[in-house]
Amino acid sequence: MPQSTTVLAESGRDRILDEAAALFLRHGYEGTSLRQLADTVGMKAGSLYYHFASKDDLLTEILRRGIDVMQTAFDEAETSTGSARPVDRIEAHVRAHLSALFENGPYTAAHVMTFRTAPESVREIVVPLRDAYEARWTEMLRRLQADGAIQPTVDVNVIRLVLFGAMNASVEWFDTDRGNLDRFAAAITAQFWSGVAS
Amino acid sequence: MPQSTTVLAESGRDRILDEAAALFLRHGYEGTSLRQLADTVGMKAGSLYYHFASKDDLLTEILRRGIDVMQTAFDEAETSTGSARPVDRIEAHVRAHLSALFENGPYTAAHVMTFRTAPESVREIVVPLRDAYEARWTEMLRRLQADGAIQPTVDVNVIRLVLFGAMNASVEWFDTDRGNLDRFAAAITAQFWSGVAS
DNA sequence: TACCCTACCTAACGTTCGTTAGGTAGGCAA
DNA sequence: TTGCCTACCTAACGAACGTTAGGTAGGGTA
Repeated sequence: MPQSTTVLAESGRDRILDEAAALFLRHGYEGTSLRQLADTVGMKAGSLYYHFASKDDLLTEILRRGIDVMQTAFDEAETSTGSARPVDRIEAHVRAHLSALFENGPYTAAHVMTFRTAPESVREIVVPLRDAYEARWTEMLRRLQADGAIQPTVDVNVIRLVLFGAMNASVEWFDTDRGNLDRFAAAITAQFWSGVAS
Repeated sequence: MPQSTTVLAESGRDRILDEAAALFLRHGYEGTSLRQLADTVGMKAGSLYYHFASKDDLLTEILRRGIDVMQTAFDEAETSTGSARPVDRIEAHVRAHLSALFENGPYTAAHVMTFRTAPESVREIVVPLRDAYEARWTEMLRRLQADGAIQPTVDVNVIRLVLFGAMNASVEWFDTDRGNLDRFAAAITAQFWSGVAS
């Protein structure tokens, strides 16, 4: 059994990815140096190259994992609320996206915050994966609109992007130690579905 | 009259700030080098120090201008719709914030996109200015809630942050060449005020 | 016991970074 | 005409950057 390689918590490659995602989230990709990352995980900068071919490669894997986490969360919300009321389906998916952002490691949060300024060569690789995730949301909303649950006049792509913007930006201010994610998901969904007017 | 100093468009300090804000927006603060900026404005990197004490100083001024633009936009919306219907007041302020983001230079867009990863010493200077702007929104929404126009159950700070997230994130995807800002402001306001449900 | 592979290390490479010191052309004022 | 001020320039500094080559300890396998 592997005893010395994984004594406490994780080590090696996954540990590096975890800390890197957290650092990229806080200081940005270009604002984080490999020596800073190496210090955090307790090794030397050159040693990182045993696990990754380049800094861009490291970022690519983080962005990829961020999408994987979102997709998995979407899967679970889909299977558990496939035939629920429209507003409940939305809430489940909102809750799932927030779970990806806050409850499943720093990958999704790092993704939504660093993707925009990532090097073009990295973005090229990740864009199709992002598109696939966004397409699932668009398709869900499109069907709800076709079924008459969503107003026929609204642009499904616009309301999705507005909703995404609201959820993703919460990484900047929502504190899981002070707020409750279930209640937050309910609040966001209520605002999305019914608005704030009395 | 100053002829040779401002022949075509702007030059000097304002030109530098304009181009820097645009570069920071695209590649991030740490992702933009002073040589890259100097190339863009047609001078040498060292010459930038005639106008700015440091790169951080340049960023500080850009973030400051970003808030100034927002405040000015808020002022105009306030004086022109002080006694209008609640939903129209909101729409005017949404339109004003979008105007700050898209129609008054790159400062506000650069602000909302680079503030999070800015050096701590820079953030410290800018935070009070941000707070002042956000307080005006909070106060406006709080009054609308006190007047019964907004549901008494919602948290005014949460709906403000959700709305801000949605508006600010649009910098990432909204294209002023393809979309109309008036219509976009109306759509965002309708979604905020009444929701998307049929 | 001998060997090998994993997971690092040391030490350095060349490049780029923000920044600075000192120089200079050209317009303006006296 | 002289002198000054503005707005740059050239050239370089030391530090930090991503990256690489070669070495090594230590557990696992034969």
